[in-house]
Amino acid sequence: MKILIIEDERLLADSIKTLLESKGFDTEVAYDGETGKEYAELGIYDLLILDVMMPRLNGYEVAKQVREKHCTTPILMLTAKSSVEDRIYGLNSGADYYLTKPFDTRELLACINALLRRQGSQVNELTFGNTSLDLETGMLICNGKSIRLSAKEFDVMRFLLQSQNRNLSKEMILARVWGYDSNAVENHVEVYVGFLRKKLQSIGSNVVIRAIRNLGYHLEVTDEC
Amino acid sequence: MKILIIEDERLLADSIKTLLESKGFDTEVAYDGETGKEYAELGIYDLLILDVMMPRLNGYEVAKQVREKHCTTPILMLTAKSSVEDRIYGLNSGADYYLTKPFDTRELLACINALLRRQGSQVNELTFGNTSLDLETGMLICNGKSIRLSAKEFDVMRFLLQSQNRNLSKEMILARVWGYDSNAVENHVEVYVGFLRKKLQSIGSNVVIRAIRNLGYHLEVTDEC
DNA sequence: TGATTTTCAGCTTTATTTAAGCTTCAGATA
DNA sequence: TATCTGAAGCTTAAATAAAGCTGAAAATCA
Repeated sequence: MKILIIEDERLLADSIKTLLESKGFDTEVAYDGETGKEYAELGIYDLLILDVMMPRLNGYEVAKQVREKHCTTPILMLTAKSSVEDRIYGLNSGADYYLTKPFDTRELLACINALLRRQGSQVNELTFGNTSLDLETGMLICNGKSIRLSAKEFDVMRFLLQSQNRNLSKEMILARVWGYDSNAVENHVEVYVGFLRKKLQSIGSNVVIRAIRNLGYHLEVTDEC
Repeated sequence: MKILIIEDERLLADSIKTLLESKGFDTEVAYDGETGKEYAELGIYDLLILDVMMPRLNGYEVAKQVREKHCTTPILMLTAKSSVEDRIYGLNSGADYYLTKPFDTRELLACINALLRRQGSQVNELTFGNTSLDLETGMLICNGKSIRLSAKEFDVMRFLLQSQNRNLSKEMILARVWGYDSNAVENHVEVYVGFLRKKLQSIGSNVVIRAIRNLGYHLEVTDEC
């Protein structure tokens, strides 16, 4: 996570930088608005922390100009100006959050996390070997290649992935996917394992579904042939 | 833009609703946390306005539970609790902005706009592939050619465009376009998707509405004939 | 009235179930 | 050690069920 701090008070700027670096963020500082604007417009940051009162170009102007360049990096505006008018003006200039100085370190971190959370469009997926299952779309993915699973295939695959390399008996899979009171039989599981094996192979996965006689199935990574 | 207000003080809730509707937002209200949480989890809103102190389930819990369900709707937390600890707790529960009561109407609107800007609202046109929907006129446009959409067609198309290539279940589309309490059935969605497909084709769009069995619909750009 | 929305029945496509025959494996037998 | 045998697992194709699509008519709105 790359954060740009635009702040002319060197002491404050550097202490924020130290704080953020201690939390594992990759941080850069610009000590005036003009320079900050130029860095920001590179569009390479995940977050801008922007002071309002600065020489050469104030924070409101930086925010406006950055947004005009269609740069959508989240902006946390940080300032001593605390009137309602200032807050409204800041938000309307393109800021995403307005925090007034002096601020509590923990609050700053909470804001940053709230803003970054939005970016990291949490992809929801289960992974094993070189292959993963996207829980949103039901796609099975392996280096760029992907294939869609049907509802039942998806349920079986998810159960296997959730269990990683632990073994699942056919009874367990039946109970989980078809319901313990369904009248599905073990051959259903065998058929679906067959479907999944074909699909895994078709996308070049190194994951195999291994059958252990009388015990059931589990996933394994194969480096073979 | 569909906004859900979760607030137990009826007077306040209703006055926010009136304010937002005067600005052209489509607004719904839940008067307690439990109900609010259920509505919010439908995932059909563009923004949640959430009070903290409520009977049955407080705002922090609502935010947490909604986020646990992988619902990423922006949350504006609105409350009389103004200590730093409360703000931090709110943000860490999953809120995106923390505004303390009493608040200035203009500040509320500025926050809402800041949060919606992220969702890609400020615009008066939504685009996907070579096609765009003019939100002012309800016209669907593709290289010069254009065609008018009816109200329901427009609502469905806008929801799809806002979600870009994420998938929307028929239930979500029903709840968003017809309302969660309407007695519309899934075939309504199928019929309207049919209408939209015909109109997309008639203007030579490269956008298709793909159905994924059991998961719903999403947009895709097609390169072929 | 004309446009929009709802309803509905039948059609198409895709997923799931069923069933029969095949292969593999491990222990038994010679 | 070789081979036999029955159970477990695999494969395939056909039958069935479910989801999605469509066109036309009916109802509603403006």
